[in-house]
Amino acid sequence: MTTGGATQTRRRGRPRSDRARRAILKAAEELLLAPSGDAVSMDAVAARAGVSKATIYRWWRSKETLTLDALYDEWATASRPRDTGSLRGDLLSLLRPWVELAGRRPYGPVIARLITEARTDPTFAEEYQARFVQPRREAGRAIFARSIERGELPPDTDVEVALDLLYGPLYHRLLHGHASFDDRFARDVVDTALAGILPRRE
Amino acid sequence: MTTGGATQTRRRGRPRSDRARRAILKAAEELLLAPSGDAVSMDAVAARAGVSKATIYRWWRSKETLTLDALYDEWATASRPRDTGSLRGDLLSLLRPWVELAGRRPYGPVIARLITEARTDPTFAEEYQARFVQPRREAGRAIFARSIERGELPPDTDVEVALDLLYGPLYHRLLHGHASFDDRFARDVVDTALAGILPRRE
Amino acid sequence: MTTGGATQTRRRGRPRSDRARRAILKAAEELLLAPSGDAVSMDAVAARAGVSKATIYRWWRSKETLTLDALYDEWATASRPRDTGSLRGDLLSLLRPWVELAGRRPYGPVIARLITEARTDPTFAEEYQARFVQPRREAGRAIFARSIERGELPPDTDVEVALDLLYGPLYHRLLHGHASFDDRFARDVVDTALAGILPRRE
Amino acid sequence: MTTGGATQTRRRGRPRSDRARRAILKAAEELLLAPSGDAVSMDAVAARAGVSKATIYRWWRSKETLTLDALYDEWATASRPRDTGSLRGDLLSLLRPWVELAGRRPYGPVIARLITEARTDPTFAEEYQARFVQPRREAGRAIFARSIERGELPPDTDVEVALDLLYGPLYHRLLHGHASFDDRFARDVVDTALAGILPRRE
DNA sequence: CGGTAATCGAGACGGTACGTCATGTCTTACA
DNA sequence: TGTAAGACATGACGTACCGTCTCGATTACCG
Repeated sequence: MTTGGATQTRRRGRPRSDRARRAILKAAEELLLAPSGDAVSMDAVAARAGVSKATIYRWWRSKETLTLDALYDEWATASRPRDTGSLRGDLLSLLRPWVELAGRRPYGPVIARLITEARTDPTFAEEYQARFVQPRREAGRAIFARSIERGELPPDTDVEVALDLLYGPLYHRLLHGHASFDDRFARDVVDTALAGILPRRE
Repeated sequence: MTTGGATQTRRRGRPRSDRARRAILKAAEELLLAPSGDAVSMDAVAARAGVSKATIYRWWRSKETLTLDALYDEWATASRPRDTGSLRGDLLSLLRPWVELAGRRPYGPVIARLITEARTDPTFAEEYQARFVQPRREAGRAIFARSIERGELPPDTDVEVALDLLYGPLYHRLLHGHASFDDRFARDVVDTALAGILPRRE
Repeated sequence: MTTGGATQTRRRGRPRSDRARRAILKAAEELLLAPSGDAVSMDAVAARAGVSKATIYRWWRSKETLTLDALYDEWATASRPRDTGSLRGDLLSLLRPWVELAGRRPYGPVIARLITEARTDPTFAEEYQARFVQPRREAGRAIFARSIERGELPPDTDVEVALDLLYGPLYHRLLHGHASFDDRFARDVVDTALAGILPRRE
Repeated sequence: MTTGGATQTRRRGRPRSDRARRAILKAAEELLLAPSGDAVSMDAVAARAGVSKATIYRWWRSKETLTLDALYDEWATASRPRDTGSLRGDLLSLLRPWVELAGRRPYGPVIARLITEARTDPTFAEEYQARFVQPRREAGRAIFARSIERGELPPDTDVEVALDLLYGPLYHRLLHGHASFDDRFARDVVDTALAGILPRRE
């Protein structure tokens, strides 16, 4: 992991400056989401953080890895989904906070950049998946598993397709920006995906 | 328009070299989809096309605009959807050729790059939408309109959400590459979106 | 010669447009001596003359050749030296009009450019010499020859050195611009150089 | 100053690579005086020096400024004039080494290029004057001052004109190349000019 | 308390691509 | 055939980032 976690055995030498680490992440995040929208440059991040480029590259392999961390700082706070007892409730508790978070600021371009890089560099792709995609997808899988256990869904439900039917539309609007990306849309997606577009025959 | 359309009244000077235009588009397309995946460089396109950079910049404002045209050359051939008489049939005839085309080569990274640029440069966003997104979306709208006319769907159906429920999952896999992007998935998406994830009560 | 002289035998086809020729020379001359001082570009000359670049290149091999002609248009008017009966008078009648002409406008940079080109391209060097240097030098030689014939100067006078002693200082100030380039300087040069060239009376 | 002088107080960051600096100057000088005579290109200098273009532009504002330094590297070695006790001796000790140096290689076109640039860009003109013109001219002024002090020359001698009478012919041949530029010519110029400058014995 | 070692700031470096510009050639349609 | 329009290949320009590097200065620990 880039950011480093527990300080395993206490290393020799000067310890890492946490002030620098935080300044870098803050600067990166501010530049990423700047209204101007122009791409972040490492020189700019270094300058704004009052830090040397070498320090950044000591802890982050690339601009994209830094972007990942800068974003993750905020996104990790997305609330964990609750067990509401129903599939619909669980999914709403999974997706609505995520949509609220993703819509709060212009994340679209940033995510697009991350995806671009992920499709170019397989190593980065792994990090991206591990941090941004799989955790939420795994949470979704757990929800569907509970629903199947409850007998709400048949055991042969194709969960992967179901997840794409939920996350796909959300990412679609987040990235393309062709229509509103809000709580209402999140609810519409959940409801329509669960019930289907065609009306039920009574 | 960059590609130029009908030759209105025959201009005065030396006419545009169609040989150069085709060579540029071909070179761009080949480099875009090169297995190496490294980004296209304008110098590389110029060199491969046996053309000067100035000539490229005379006709395309930016690398992304060129990318758009290069891709469009292939994608414009995607077959028009047929009127099959049923919503499901129409949608399948809309989406399956598109999936077949998009999956034939590694378009994911390319599309990701276009989206990134679109979210950065509003002028480019318009071109991208007009060429790649709206035409297919419009075709989808026509399909839903026919279906409503036939009484298959209620008139208050939210078509925009429905379209996102169809295109969203497809783009999701195309861009993220987390699962297979194929004809089977296209059919699953259509069927599940139309019928819903939850089982019908009989 | 580039400009062409008498139309020998009446050529076939459309005759050369004299209007275009004059417009080109005028445009070139105006741009060359523009206060901005930025270099002339052939596109700019063509645009200002309302002429196509091809037309320029049909009649002038290069930008420098055109510059030569554009300048020559003005400089050819420099009055012929008169036979005043004395070496000093002859030289003053040779150099003072030339200095007056060369100082009237910012010719320094232009001449510098011509010299640069002449030292690079031997073909151009010949044209430059033939048009700008040798005629005046030849006039100088004639003056010295008359002076020797009159017995004013000994027959073994090194005329080439003498000419450089006269033209050298003038070109020096014209090109370097480190001190005033005016009629007074011309007279000073003639008087001082002459004092050294003329034999001492014993 | 671009070349840098004494290392004042030891700067913070990575120190300038002297290896790169020398390689750049050497490459520039080699290309400037290449027999081919084709103009130097910054790309060529960078390639030959094994250096990036950015590094060149970090230290030199323009191609001409670099040329100045590259040339100066060699020309700064021109011997200081000695006090020989006579005006003639002093001037010969000033001019002959300069002529020897300037004639050793094809400097004509290079100097012409510098002059052209100096007459276009006033900022560069100052640098050019300060480095190439004024030092030698100042040395000349000192020589004349000593001569006046000795009573060899009258106090109202126009030193500036005298200097132009000496340097003018030399530059004239150096730039125009119309006649031999050698030690003999230097002596001829000094002798002829001096005869005009020195007062007549009555 | 002095040595060892990893960190930090500053910033220069080689490299790659950018998008622009000027040169001189060329290919049309029109005169 | 000459000309206006203007596209073309060539190649240099100067700039912007990238990620690496080399300094001197700092800050811990460990002996």
